[in-house]
Amino acid sequence: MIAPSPIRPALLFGSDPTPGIVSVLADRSGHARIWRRVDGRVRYEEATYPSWFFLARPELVDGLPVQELDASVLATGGANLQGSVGLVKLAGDNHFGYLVLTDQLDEVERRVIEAARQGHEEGRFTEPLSQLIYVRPALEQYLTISGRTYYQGMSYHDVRRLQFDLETSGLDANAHHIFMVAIRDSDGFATILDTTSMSEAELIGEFVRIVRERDPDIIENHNIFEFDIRFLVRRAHALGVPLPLGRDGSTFTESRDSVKVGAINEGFTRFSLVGREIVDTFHATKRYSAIQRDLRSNGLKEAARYFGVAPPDRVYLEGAEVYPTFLRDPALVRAYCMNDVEEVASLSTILLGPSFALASMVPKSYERIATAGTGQGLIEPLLVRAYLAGGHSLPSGQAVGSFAGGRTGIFATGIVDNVVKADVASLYPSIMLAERIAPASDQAGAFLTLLEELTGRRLHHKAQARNAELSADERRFEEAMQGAMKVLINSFYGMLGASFALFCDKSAAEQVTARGRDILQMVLDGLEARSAILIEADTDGVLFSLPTRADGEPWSYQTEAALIDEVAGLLPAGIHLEHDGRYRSMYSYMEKNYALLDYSSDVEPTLSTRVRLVGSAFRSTKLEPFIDHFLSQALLALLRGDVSSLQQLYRATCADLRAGRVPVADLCVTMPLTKDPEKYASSERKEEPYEVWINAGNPTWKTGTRIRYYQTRSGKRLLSDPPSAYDAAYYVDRLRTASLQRLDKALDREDLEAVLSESPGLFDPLMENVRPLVVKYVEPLETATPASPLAEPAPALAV
DNA sequence: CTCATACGGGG
DNA sequence: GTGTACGTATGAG
Repeated sequence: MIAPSPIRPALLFGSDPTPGIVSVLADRSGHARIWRRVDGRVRYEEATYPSWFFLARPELVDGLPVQELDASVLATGGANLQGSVGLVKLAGDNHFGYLVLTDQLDEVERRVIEAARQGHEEGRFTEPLSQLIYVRPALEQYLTISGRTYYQGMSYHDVRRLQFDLETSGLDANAHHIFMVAIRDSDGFATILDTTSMSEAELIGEFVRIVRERDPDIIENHNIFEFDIRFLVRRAHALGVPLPLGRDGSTFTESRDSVKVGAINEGFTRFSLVGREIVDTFHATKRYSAIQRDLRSNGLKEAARYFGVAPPDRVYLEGAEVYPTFLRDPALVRAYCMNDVEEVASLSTILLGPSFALASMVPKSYERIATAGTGQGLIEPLLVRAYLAGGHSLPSGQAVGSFAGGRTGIFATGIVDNVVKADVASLYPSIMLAERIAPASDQAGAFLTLLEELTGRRLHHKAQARNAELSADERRFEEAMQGAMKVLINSFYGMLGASFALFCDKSAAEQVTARGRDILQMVLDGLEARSAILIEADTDGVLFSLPTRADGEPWSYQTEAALIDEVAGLLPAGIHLEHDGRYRSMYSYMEKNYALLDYSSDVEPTLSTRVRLVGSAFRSTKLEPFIDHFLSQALLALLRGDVSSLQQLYRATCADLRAGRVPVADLCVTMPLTKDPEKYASSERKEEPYEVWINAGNPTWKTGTRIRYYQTRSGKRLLSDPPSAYDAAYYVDRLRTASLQRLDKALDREDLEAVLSESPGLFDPLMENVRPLVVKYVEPLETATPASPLAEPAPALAV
C-alpha cells in the first residue's frame, strides 16, 4: 500500500482518504456495505449515509416532513435526518438550486415524481422530469457524499484479480456444454478443471468452491459478459447447480448497460456480483482500438500478439477444433485454455491499469469506470462531487448539436521517406488553460482548478515514475497515476460538447476547436516555410517528410527536433509542439490510413515488427490469408523502395497459385452463420456462406458456426469436406484486384500494372526505373470535421 | 452504379 | 427523454 500524499486535494480524490476499498454495495435507504483489502486481508464494514438528489423547484417536496439545513452539513457528508427530509438552499443561480437529503429515497423520489406530474397537469410548469430532478445511482451517491473512492493507496498489485475461461463444445448454451475451465489469479494461483475426471455439474460446483476460496476482488476475461458468464449461468441453471459467487453468497444479477467505444455507446448485459468487480478485456480492447487504429482485430489472440504478451509456446486452436481436440488430446486443450487466462491477465494489466487508477479519483465503481465515457463518465462526477461538497447549485444539460471540430487533412499520398511526426502536447487542455476557457455554468470555478491541478500533478507523477530511488511497486503506482491523470486531462474538452452533460457548453467547445485549428495551421505553415513536405494532419498532430539533404547525409533526430523547436517558437505561450516519432518511410494511402516503416528495419527487415499498418483499409479481416500475407510483404518491399522484389514476390505468388502449391487453408475465407436456419429461410435473401453450407449437403446448422471455404472450378467448397483442386485463375485474379486497389497510391498506374504482371510485356519499364509515386495535392483536401461532439481527441491510453 | 442490411467477439 | 452511434462488405435492384 502507498501512504496517502500529505497534499491530497479533495477536488481530485474526494475528502475521505480511507484506504483499500475494493467494492461497495449501497442501497436507497442509506445503507452501504463496504469491502476493504488491508494488508492483503479482506474486511467487511457497514456505513450509513444520506441519499441525495438535486432539485430545481423546492415546491416538489411540499407535503413531506422537510427540515431546512445549512449547506455546511454537506462538507462533512453527514446529516441526522431521522425520517425527515433535508432541504438545502444552494449557492449561486444555476438551474438545480436545491439539494434534498433523505434516508428513504424510494418514497421521497416517488413523491417528487408525483408532484411533478401534478404540476404538469395543472400547468404550473412544463419542464420534463430530467430538468426538475437530478438523481444518481445509489453507489455513486454514497461515494460522492462520503468523499470516498475505491482503491485509495493501492497499486494494481494490491488487489486480487482472478481470470477464468470456459471451454465449451460450442457457442450455444442451450445446445452445448462446458467441458473445461481454467482459473488463475494475480497471487500465483492456477488450476484447470475438466470433464475427464468429473461431470459438468461437478466442474461448475468445484469452480464455485475455488472462486469463493480465492475470494478475488476483480474477475476478468475476454468477452466475459456476452459469453462466459452467460454460458455459465445457463448451464448451472439447467444442471441445478447454485452459483453463490457474491461476497454475501448471492449470485449474479443482470442489468442493461452500455460501454463507450470511441464515440459510440454499445449496449450490453452487465452481470454483477456483490462485493466484487467484473471487467471485460474485450471491452477494453475495443476501446483501445477505437483510438489506436493499428490493432487489426479485437480478438484475444490478436490483441495478445499486438501487445507482445502472447507466450512464445502458446497453443493455437480454431474455435471449432477445440472440443474435437479435447476428445483425443485433453492435455493440449488444457495448455490452450491456460494460455487464454494468462493472456487475459497480461492484457488487463496493460489496458485496464488506467481505469484502476481512475477509480481512486472518480466516485464510481471500478467496473463502471472501465466502461464509462470520458466527459459525462469521468469529469462530470468529479464536478458534481465538488459542487455537492461546496453547497453550490448545479447546471442542467441540454442538446448541443454539431459544431466545427479539429483541422484534418491529407496533403500527399504515395511513398515518402524521412517521415517525422510532430504533435502539440495536450492541445485542447493547453488551449483551455491558456485562454481560460471553461463552461459558463461553472460558477464555482472547479473546471479550470481541476484541470490545472491535474496538469501539475501529472508532471510530478511522471517524474516520480522514473525516479530510481523508488521501489518497482511505487514506480508502477506513479506510472498508473500519471496515466489516469492523462486520461482525465484529455476528457475535459469532451464534456463541453457532450449533449446533456450537466456542464456542456457549445460556445466554449467551439472556442477550443477554433483555436485548435488556428494553432495547427500555424504549425503547418511553419513547417512548409522550412521546406517540409506535409503529408497528413489531424487535430493536434502532423506527419511530414523532409527532402533529401543537399549533402546526401541522412536526417538525424537532433536536426528534426531542432526544426520542430523552431516551429514551436512561433506558437502562443502555453502551447508545446513535440517530436513524436520518426520513420524511414511511409505509404500514405488515404486519410488516417497509412503504413510506416521503422528506421531499425535497415538493420533487421522483418515484417511484423517493422511495418505498422494503420487504419481500417488495412484491417479487413475478411481477406483470404494468402492475400493478407502478400500485401504486408508487398508494402515492406515498397517502403524499402525495392520494386523488383515486389515484382518477384508477385510472380512467385502467382506461380505458387498456378502450381497448386498454396495450402487450401490459406485460400479460404472464414464466415460465421449468425442467422438460425428458420430466420435465414424467411429472409428471402441469399447469402454466400449459407448457400455454400447448404449446397455441401448440410440442411441445418447451429447459430454462430464459423465455416471456411474456397473456390474450385465447379464452385465454392468447404475446407472440412474432402479436398479438391482450387481454382488458380480465380485466386490470381483476387490477388491482382486486391493489390491494384491497396497499392494504387504507391505507383503510377502503368507502372503498377507492369509490376503486378505474371510475365514480361513488350513495353514494360525496367524495374530499376520504376519510382514510387508521390502525389501532392495543390489544394490540400482540408476539412474541419463537422464535429461529432462525442469524438473526443484520442485520450491516448497510457501503455 | 446506389441503397439496404449485417457485422465486429466468445467455443 | 438522448447516444442505434462507426466503417466496411455483401447482396438486391
